[in-house]
Amino acid sequence: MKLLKQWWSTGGGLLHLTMLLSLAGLRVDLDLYLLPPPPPTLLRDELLLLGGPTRSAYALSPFPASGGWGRAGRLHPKGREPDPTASLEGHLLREVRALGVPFIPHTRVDAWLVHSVAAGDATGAHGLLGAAASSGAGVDGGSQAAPGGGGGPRAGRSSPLAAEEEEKAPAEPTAQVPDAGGRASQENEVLREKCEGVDDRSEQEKNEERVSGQKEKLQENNGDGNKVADKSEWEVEKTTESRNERHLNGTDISFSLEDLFQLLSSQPDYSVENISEDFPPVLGSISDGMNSSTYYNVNFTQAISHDVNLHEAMLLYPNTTFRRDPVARTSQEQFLQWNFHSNPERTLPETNITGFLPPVEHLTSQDLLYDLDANIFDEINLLSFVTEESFDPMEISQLFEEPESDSGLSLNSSHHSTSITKCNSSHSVSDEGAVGYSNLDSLSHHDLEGAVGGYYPEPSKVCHMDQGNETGLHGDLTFQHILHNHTYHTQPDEPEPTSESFSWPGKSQKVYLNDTDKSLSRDEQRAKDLHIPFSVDEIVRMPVDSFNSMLSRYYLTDLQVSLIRDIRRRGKNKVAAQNCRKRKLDMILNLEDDVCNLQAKKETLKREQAQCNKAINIMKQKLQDLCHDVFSRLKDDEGRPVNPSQYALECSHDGTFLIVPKELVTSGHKKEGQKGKRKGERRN
DNA sequence: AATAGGTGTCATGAT
DNA sequence: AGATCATGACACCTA
Repeated sequence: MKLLKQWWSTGGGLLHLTMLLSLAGLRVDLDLYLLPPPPPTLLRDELLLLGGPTRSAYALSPFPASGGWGRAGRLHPKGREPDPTASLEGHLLREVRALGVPFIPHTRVDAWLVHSVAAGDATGAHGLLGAAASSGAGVDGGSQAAPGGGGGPRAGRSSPLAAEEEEKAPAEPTAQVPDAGGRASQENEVLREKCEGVDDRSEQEKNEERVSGQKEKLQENNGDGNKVADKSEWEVEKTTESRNERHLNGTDISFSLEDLFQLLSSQPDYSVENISEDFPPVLGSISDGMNSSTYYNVNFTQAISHDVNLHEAMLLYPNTTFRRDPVARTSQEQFLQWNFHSNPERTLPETNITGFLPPVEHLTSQDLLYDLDANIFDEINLLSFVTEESFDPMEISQLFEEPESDSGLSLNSSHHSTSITKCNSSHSVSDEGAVGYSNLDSLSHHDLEGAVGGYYPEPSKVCHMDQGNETGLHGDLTFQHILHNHTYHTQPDEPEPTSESFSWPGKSQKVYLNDTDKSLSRDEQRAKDLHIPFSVDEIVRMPVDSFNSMLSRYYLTDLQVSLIRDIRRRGKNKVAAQNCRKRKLDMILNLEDDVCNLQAKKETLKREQAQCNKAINIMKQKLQDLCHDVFSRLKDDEGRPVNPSQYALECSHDGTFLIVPKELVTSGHKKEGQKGKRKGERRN
């Protein structure tokens, strides 16, 4: 993904990228990657058209028609036995064609197979490589036979022959080869046959012949399984070179999911755990092999692994939005609706297929941060299934069967994916009630940690953006869509309100537009009526970047956008008003406390003042007594007692006492010194 | 019925 | 420029 992003941003050349990715054994929808970045609102739709519905969309779409979230449960409809002839690609092609939307879903398959190759070992991943090459020749042979307009959308290169082949593909006998590691060689042979052979036979005949050939060669390989490991690297290189040659020669290579499922079904002990365990060393050999055959020093593994998610990541966003004009829906919208109304049971194959992604170790924390958007979160989320769920090829094949429906729209939505159940249960995602931020806090974070087994960089609080989380905003709502509980869509039968029918209650408070749910606030009720795919709490607390991104990504009507903005404004103002009142109360309380404190201080000061006055009075009284005593003992020059009424005692600065006539005492301090001198003389 | 307190909302200015 | 915050004012609800 990084590689592609860089390529994208730098406007990398078509040929360059073509060569690079083809060397990596990856057939890429170049016209998808090299198209100018589509507008956000169209991105999902365009990608849907370009790459078809993705498993992620199935897995995580909360679209109500399929029962919303929590689609846990059986992997296939009750009572239905798996149809080994069913294939995802063929099924998708059928459905898409029924909708008139061209569709070639092979990019993901390629990537998947490359991963399987990378994980190849005695457990049978070699066979996947062979299958990849084999089916790729088949599919793309058709594409080459009927090329679309150059540079156009991938849909233009859709191959009817390939689709026919997918539909008519016979059932692959399951699981006769405990160790099918040697199938790569035979698959490559089939590939060569397909590439070189004249395509003058019916697709049915070719498939039968291929299957029979595979059987024979698989039986042959049973005898010398020990040679498998020795041959693996060579085969990988050989296949890679073969691909390179073909690609450079203009022969595109792709393959079908059907082959994969057939091969998977033939290996009962083929599990994700085996893949994960055996991945790193073989991966290294693959990379080495690829690097040895080219001077493009690129981390193919990473590029490929991210490539897988480019489609599904873009399609992750829960399409819970609506048609602006139900009558004037475009084919894209129809496709979109089909996609999200599809059977939720397809979530498991998505999950498990994603399990073929390289282990998380190949994603550094930096990478995760770099791509910490919904795409990665989805991948992370799905990766959790890899580590938790064992891979059952039969389940995969079962998941794609749809014996009773051609459109895929009639499947029972109550059947849920076990993987999703596990995921959701671990995240406490409830099926009822809007998930507020409190929930998101817990489950988003929890989910991420659990999903990546600790490789996910610790996000700051995801939802309390106002607490500075937004670094983690990637945490941002971008991955909220994975975990959203879009309660508003739990009632798909509810009539969609029109701008005419929707009445605004004015300023009335707590006016419930719908008597059916008194617990909803006005905005919640409005949001529900307008099918806003977010909870009010989410809308309000969502950081502005995520909010704007959401508005651009979702296909929202003007009325919905207006309502969402009003909800956000009112919600924030409500919080602000609450805070303001709280602050005001706090201020009042603080002021009251201040008043109490000041009053107490005043009383204290009053008491101190009274004590001081009392002390002063005591001192005055003592002074008077002292004066009286002194004067009673003093006599003038004539021996007469000094009249205390005419004289007064004064204490000088040096501590001496002076007998001063009272008229002099009142004369002022300016003459004090002179008085003192005279009194001193008098004393002397 | 009147009233006080609580709450949501709007308008407006500040950041 | 737009988003957000703070706050006064108003209306409504409830006890």
